[in-house]
Amino acid sequence: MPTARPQCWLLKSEPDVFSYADLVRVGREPWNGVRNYQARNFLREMRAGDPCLFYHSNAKPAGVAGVARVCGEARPDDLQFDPASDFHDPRSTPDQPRWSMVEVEPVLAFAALVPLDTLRALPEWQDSPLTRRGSRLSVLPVTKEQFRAALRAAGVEGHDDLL
DNA sequence: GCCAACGTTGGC
DNA sequence: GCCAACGTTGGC
Repeated sequence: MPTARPQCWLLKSEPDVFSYADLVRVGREPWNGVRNYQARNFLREMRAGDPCLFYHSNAKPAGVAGVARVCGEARPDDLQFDPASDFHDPRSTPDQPRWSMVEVEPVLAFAALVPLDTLRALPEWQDSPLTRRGSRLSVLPVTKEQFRAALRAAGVEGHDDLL
């Protein structure tokens, strides 16, 4: 059965490295450097228009900073072929790329970060890799209910068009 | 800065 | 195929 569209996602980024404000500044960003198979498989399931919660990890506090959107389907992550890159993977060849990326663009900056603690307190977020202790998954699917609950916690109204 | 939890690597 | 060692993530 095909996945219902749009599928919602959550993307983690360390704001010291790349924040939601950075995404707004650049307008569009390749989500490259993902080197985890589970996360990669989720990237490959993404389709243009899928909404993403943009999550600041390794931050004080950690939390969701805004909403982004997937620009198009996954394609090979260029960095895997670049020997000078930290994300170089000598096992990858252009014929047999191992890693994928999508591009994302900003949609909506939250007026204030929705902290992880706030999400943890929401019933919709009780069962998620994000709130599960020890989970390090950096790209994960989010239910529509979780997405809506996050928007509500951010005080955002009238954005059902995203879903 | 600490450290628990996790994924990956590599020896056997 | 097992599993110990290691490196990384990410909350605190």
